[in-house]
Amino acid sequence: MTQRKPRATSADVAARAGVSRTTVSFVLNAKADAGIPPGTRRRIEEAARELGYHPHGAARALAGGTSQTIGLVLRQSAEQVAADALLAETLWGVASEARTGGYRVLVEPLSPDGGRYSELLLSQRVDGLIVSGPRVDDEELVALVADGFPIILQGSLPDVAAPSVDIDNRAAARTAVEHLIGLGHRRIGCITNAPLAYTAAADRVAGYREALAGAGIRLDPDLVIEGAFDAASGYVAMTSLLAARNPITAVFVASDIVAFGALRALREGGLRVPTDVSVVGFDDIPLARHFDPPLTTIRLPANALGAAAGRALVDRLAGRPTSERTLLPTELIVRESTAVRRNQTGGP
Amino acid sequence: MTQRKPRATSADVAARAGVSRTTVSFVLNAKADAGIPPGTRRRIEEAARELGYHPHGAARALAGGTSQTIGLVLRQSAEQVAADALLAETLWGVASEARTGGYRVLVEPLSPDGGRYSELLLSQRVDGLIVSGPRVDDEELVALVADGFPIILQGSLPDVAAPSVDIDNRAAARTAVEHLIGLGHRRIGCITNAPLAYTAAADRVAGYREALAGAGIRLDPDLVIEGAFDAASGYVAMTSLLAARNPITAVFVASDIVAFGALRALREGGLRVPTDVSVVGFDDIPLARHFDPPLTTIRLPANALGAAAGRALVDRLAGRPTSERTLLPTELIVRESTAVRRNQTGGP
DNA sequence: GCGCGTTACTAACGCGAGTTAGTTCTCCCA
DNA sequence: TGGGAGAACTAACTCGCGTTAGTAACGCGC
Repeated sequence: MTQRKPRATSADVAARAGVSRTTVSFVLNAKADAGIPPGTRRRIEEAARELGYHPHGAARALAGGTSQTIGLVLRQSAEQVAADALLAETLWGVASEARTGGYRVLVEPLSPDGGRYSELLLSQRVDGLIVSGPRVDDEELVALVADGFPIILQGSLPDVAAPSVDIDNRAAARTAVEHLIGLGHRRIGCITNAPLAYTAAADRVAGYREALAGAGIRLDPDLVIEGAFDAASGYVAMTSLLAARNPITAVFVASDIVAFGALRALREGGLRVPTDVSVVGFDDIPLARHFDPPLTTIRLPANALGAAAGRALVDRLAGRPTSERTLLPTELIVRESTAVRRNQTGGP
Repeated sequence: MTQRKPRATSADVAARAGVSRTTVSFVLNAKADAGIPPGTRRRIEEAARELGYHPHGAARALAGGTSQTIGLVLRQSAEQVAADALLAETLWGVASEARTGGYRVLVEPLSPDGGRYSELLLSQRVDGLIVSGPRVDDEELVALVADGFPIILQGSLPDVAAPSVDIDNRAAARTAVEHLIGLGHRRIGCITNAPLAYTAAADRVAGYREALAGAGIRLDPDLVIEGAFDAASGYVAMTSLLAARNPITAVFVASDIVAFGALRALREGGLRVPTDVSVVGFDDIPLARHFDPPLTTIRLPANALGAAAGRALVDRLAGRPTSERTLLPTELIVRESTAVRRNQTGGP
């Protein structure tokens, strides 16, 4: 194993430049008020370069009282992570925004049941936290927020006094369903993206309901079926929807991945999309445009969501004002999985 | 904003327990050799609990000379990340393995061109690095490895003296193509997962070639087309394959996502899978089993890959021996996109 | 009652920076 | 000739913890 040469410290730089450590610190941290003449400044900078000096992160954190690191807590289960096609993109958004603010990102993946993350904050390893996919029963989170730690929620959680970044799930779902209604559909099913304990899932169903109500369509509870993250659940849900006495002419599936399974069920049931049944998804995963047929869906700005959360936390840490609730815009992407309703053979 | 109460330090714990800081340190770090009687031990533990004491991470890192943090450098571009369905899973594997070793994970996403990451190591913010998706022209990486820093490569890179964790792309590709050959196919196309500058892409093509050679099939260079991460590239590639004078009866597509686009091109070309053309993918993304038809593919153990890299780094940091090159097994998953070759109408 | 070995601790240094409160020059003006 | 004002620094403290070297008290054999 190669032997590494010992790191240079600021004392080494000081010695080489013929000044004191304090002066080195002033120069390298660009303290303007201390009048350092250009000559000295240059000597120090040169010495630092020659020695390959890099300030020791831990020492800095200790002296400065800030780790310049933010934590990203992923509260999803392992299966959800595997299924979540946009998670990496969100991470990217967080990280790039953090970097421009001078922060690094520590990722802490956690199964919903397992493990504490308050340790990160309590041990000062991170200055603040972004919690993605928070659950309502998270007492640890509630306690941390109550203690005044800088925390941003990525996703919605009523009754927790932390700023959150999210999309307006309800409005987005309503838009999706209104699109179907506008095409003449009246009998519209709904397959959720997740169990209704997840606020995002509940909100999307609420949006579905609102759209129906707005159009004067009576809600048939039998047409709302729970999906659970993956395509298999969509397949099952759609199969059961198709078994209903009074067939649907359209479905709103609150997740592209789940919709993918639903599409398969339709195909196997001999139904064509969109000729027989229109389908709207949610998320606009990269593959959605390549589905058969290309999926009409709601675009979820994953990268922007991460970036917004990152920015909010950085702002908060800098003492800048932060809005309590940021809702990012979504967009209906109309592709080829939705069409005007045809006259049904056995319709009412 | 809520005011946080000041953190308790080990001195506070010592004062409350009526002992010195040293004793506190001994007790909380479970130094066995220092004979601390159970009574004192209990008193200290109690004091720590009452005060809500958590050791300061930076102070520990400074005193101990180790940050107990590893860095995960993602060398993929933003588009690749969006397309990489397995990245989150890999991250999960790294993180969970790191945690069992007492480490945390700092993620540093980097576009191929942008930004340095050596800073992480030089400033001692991390004890070691896992570099995912390394490129051959990465001088920064070469320099760090030469300096003897603990680095594990996730992916292959010849001529770099760092331990690596990968799958045997070549063997896996060969298995995939041999499966096609075993079904009677002789005219087999190949669509790569990425430009050939990526070693993984080149290796998969090499495996394709080997399989052909092994079966005495002459290689037709026109049948090898470059894909580029996404489904759109697969669509284009397949379209051009279909334009060939002598039609193929099977394709090996070195990425499920790319294969997805290829499937669409086949469908639009009026060809049925697998009746007219057999397709084998690569990666086994979660959606692959739900493709139409369910995709025969090579399973890439994403989580295990991350875990292996994490474990290798932790081992290396602990001074334990590390194998220079870890190749994880892949597996051919036969689904419904491949079938025995039919007699062609215009065949030779 | 002395020496020796445990047992049960503690004083004090070091990690590598940031930062406050000076100190030493030099120069200028009275 | 003295005094005051800047300019250009530096000594020394601090952050919170790990750790080495050392000490005080006690028991025990002779």
